[in-house]
Amino acid sequence: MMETLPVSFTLAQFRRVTPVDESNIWSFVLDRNADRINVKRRGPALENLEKIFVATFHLANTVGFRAMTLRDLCRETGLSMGGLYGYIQSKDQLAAMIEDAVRQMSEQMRTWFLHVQSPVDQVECLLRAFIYSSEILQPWLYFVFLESRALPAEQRKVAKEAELRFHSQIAVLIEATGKFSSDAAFLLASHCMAFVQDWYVKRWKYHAARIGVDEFADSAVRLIRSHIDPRA
Amino acid sequence: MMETLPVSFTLAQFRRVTPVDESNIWSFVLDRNADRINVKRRGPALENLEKIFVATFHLANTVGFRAMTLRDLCRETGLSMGGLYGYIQSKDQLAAMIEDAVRQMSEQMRTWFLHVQSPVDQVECLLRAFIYSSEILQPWLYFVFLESRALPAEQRKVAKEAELRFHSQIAVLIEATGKFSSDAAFLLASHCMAFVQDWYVKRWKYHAARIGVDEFADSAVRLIRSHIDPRA
DNA sequence: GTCTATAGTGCGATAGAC
DNA sequence: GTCTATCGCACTATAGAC
Repeated sequence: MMETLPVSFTLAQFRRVTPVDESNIWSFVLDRNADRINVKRRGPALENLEKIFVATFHLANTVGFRAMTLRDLCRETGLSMGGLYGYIQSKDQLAAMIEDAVRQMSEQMRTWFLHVQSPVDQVECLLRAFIYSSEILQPWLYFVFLESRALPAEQRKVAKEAELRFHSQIAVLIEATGKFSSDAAFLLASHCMAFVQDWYVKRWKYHAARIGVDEFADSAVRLIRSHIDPRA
Repeated sequence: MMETLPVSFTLAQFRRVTPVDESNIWSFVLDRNADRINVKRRGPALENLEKIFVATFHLANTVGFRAMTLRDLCRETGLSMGGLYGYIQSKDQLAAMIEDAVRQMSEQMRTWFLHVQSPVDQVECLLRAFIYSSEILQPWLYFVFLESRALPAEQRKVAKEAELRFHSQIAVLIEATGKFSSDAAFLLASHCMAFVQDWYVKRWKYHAARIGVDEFADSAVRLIRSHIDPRA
C-alpha cells in the first residue's frame, strides 16, 4: 500500500496513504473500546469522545494528567460527572485508552516499508513516517511520552517494549549497511528516535522559529544519511 | 579554568573541573534558599535537604510530582509533616527550588568554553559538557524536563528562555562554520539538544544495553562532527 | 527543631431522578 | 443517556505540645 510513495516523501504525500488521521481516529478509538463505553448511539458517542480526548490533551498536556481533575474535564467538555462516566470507567482507564491507541498505530507502521530494498532508504522511510505520524497525532504522542511513567507497571512495560521494537528495527537496518558495529548501530538508532521525540515534545520551539515538519524531516534525514549512507 | 581539558574530554576528566557535583550540590541549594529554610544548624539541614530532594526525585520521577503526596515524602525521608515544613514553604516551592538549581548550573556552563578557537571544537565541548553534566545531575534534569510544564507560567517562561539561549549558542557556532544557513544551523542545534535530552530521559534504555556515557557522547559527537566539520 | 493532631478543602466515584 | 446530589476519603497546610 506504500508502494506509491517515493523514498523522500512529504507530509502531504504521507497523508494520502496513512490509514489513521485527526478526523477518523475517533471511530478507531470507539471501536477498540466499544464494550467499555455505555453510550450506544454512534453519532453523539463520537462527538463526545472527541470532546473528552481533546479536553484531556489540553488539560494533561499543560498541568499533567494527575493534576487534571475530572471536574476540570467536565467543565471543558460540557458534560456532567455522571455523563462523563458513560464514556470512561475510571480516570486511569482514560489514560490507558490513549496509550493503547498510540501503540496500535505505531505497531502498524512497522510493516509499511518492508518492501523497500536499500536499508538506508528504509531508515529514511521509517524516520519520515514516524515524524509525520507524530505531526498528525502530536497530542496523542505527547501525552504518552509524558504520562507513561504514571501508568500501571504492566502497561508501562508494554510501552517500553513497543519503543524498543521500533528502535531495534532501525538499529538492524543501520547494521545492515555493514559500516557499523552493533553498539554503534544501537546508538545511531537512538539518535533517530531522539529526533522524532524532539519534534513532538518541543513543538513550541519549532513553531516559534517558523520551521515546518517537512523542513525538520529533511534535516534529520540529511544528518543521519550523511553518516550511514555507503555512498557518502 | 577549563584550559586543562582536551576537546574530546571524558566524564572522568570533566569531573575534575566541574564546580558542582552530586555531593556538594546540597550546600549550593541550601545557600540559594537560606532565607526560606527555617533550620539554622548547617549539618542537619544539609542531611535533611539531601533526604528530601532524593526522595522527591524518586517519587516524582516515577509517578509524577503532582501525584506524589507530602505524606509519601515524609514516609521516605523519615520526617514528619511539621518537620518537612521547616525546609519548604509549600509543595510548589519545592519544585521551584529544583528548577532554580538546574537553571543556575546550565547558565554557568555557557561561559566555560569561550576560549576554544574552532567553532566545531566549541560545539563538541559544549555537547560533552552538557551530556556529562546530565549524567552527574540526571535526577535534577529529568525532573525539570518532565515537570516544568506544571510550574507557574512565569517560571515556565524562564525555563524556556534558558533552553533557547543554550540552543542558540550552539546554532551560532554551527553557522560560524560557514557551511549552513541560519535555519539549517537552528535545526542541527536542535538535534544536538535532542541527543542530550535523550541521554537523561531514556536512561533505562542505555542502561539495559550496557552503554556508558563516554560511549554515548562519542557517538553523538561523531554524528554531528561528520556533518559540520569543514575537514569532512 | 521536630513532633502529633487536626482544620479545611477538593478529590474520584456512585446513586437515583428524569 | 445525561443530569444533580452526595459519600467517603486523602490531600495541603497549620497550630500547639515538647
